[in-house]
Amino acid sequence: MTDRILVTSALPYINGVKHLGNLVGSMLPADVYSRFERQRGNEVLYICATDEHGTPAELAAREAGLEVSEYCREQHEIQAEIYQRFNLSFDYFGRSSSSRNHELTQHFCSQLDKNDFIEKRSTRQVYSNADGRYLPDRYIIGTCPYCGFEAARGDQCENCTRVLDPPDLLEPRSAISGSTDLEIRETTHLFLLQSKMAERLEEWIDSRVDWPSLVTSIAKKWLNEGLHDRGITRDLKWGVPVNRPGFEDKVFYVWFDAPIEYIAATREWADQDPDNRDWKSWWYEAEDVRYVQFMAKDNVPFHTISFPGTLLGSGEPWKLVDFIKGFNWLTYYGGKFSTSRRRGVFMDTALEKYPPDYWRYWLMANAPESDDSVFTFEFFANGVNKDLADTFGNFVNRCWKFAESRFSGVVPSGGDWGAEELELVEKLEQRFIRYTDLLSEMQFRKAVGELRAIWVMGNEYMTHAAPWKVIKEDPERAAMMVRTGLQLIRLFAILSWPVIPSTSTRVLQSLGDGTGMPEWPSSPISAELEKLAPDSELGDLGILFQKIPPEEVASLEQEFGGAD
RNA sequence: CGCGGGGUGGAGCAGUCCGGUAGCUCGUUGGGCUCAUAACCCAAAGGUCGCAGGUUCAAAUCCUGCCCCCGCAACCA
Repeated sequence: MTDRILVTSALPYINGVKHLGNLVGSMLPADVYSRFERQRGNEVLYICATDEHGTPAELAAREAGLEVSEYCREQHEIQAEIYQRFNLSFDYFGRSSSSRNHELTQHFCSQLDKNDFIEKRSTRQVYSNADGRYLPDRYIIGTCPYCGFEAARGDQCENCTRVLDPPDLLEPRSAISGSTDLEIRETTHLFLLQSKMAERLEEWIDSRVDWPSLVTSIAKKWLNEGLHDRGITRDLKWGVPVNRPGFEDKVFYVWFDAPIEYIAATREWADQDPDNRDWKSWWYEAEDVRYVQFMAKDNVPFHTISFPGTLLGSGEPWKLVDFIKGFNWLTYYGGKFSTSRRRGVFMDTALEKYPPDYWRYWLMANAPESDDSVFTFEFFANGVNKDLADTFGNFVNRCWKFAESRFSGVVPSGGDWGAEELELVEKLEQRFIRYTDLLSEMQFRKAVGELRAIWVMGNEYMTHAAPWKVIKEDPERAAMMVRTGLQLIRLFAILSWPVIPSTSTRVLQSLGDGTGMPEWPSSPISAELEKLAPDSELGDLGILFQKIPPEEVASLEQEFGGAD
């Protein structure tokens, strides 16, 4: 029986190449999970897209001297290419600016309106004459009336943490141009009446008993504080147009249309092959689908409150999320990764330094699941060196080299399992079951720890079996031991595939085991240790992972400015 | 009393919901092995579980108070 599993990861914002913190909090774990479930034979649809609307995109485009549409098109290409190089296995990577998203966003607004969840309200917004645009609260800077801090933002004073309204600021100015030529204008917007949905949302959240506490506590907090009605349109040019008279110069608020792109992107995916792909079966009356979302904690409110509110309020049977996997922050030397200040390691430069598997492995082994976790080059190098190079890489290498020098580069034949092998199989079985469980529970840190423990079993076995000694008196038994080692390598590669797919594929190819996705093993695991045919030839493999020496760590810290 | 998360051997973490010999990885020390990327395997040392009270036969775990660190989570995304 195969399950249908819909996977989405939070949409990366269009504004520039993402850093390792963005990667580990959403796309990478979603990819590891998707790969694992596909290996198990389940039907997985992993959808992601760039989130392209909003003021920051417009400003970034202006800085780049491009039309917003052109800027987004370029940036989308850049991001898509990097994700491909990181081996993120999206079934479709869309764009929130797509025509499908325009249609759907407008559709949801109409449905919500039909069900009396939309209201027109007049609000007062700050308009900057010099910039020729309305300014969001945080783009207005001035002196805090409470503490005198001179660079307080319109939404909150960073110095005294007091929540502000733009009119509170003394000597307000535009954060974009610095201009003080500001005026307050009356403008009309559509509001989503979330207050009317609170009860229904709370009921729904309460029914999600198996969610991580990080996720439910954030959702509960918002509900407890009372849901506010929220403006879902903005005075901007770039975005999904609002399909109603009097709103010709307005677009939907980026946070309203972005999650709808999950559905729209699925539709775009189906558009590519309409005869064989049915987008609706994943989203509409889709009781047989299990829907899992991946995101960092800042995204949780929008996925537990706003987006479900949109879906429920439509009155139509749209698929709601079944499980949300939330992540804390990955910090860079204890501080924040920052896109605007270019602080930290970004995905493009990461790939210039090391292959994707180095990053994938370390990030998953240290995923910020229960708490924020810290990235430093020293930690990174240590994980790569000890786990990938010394434990896994070296195990592969020692078996391979021995087979080459003493068994002429083939899988040795002859000999039968003894007590040592039976004991190995029994322990392996336990770890395999636990590893499988941890992956299906999305406990990535622990799962990778278990994977590592499985690799260690290979070295343990080899050291105790010691075929280099046994070969002197009993060549048949030594042959069996080396063959067992090679069988372990094959199994390890299959189990490692969700986390380090390139290395895994490279190993399997050298064993003549094809190029596709390796099927997940089933119990009993002993059968997996007889898959390699005796006398089959071993390909060239070489060293799997290069170690990162201490001098290199020092120069990376210098180059990237670790300590500052 | 803004809110959330966290404080466990030198470092990074698990264990806390459902009290009962404090567990893992790295690092350190000693031993083994020499097939292997000076790699691997085995063993040892190292902790009054942020502080102070309380409940209990028994508290890292439950209750009360306090201290410290990180983040900001609705009109930024």
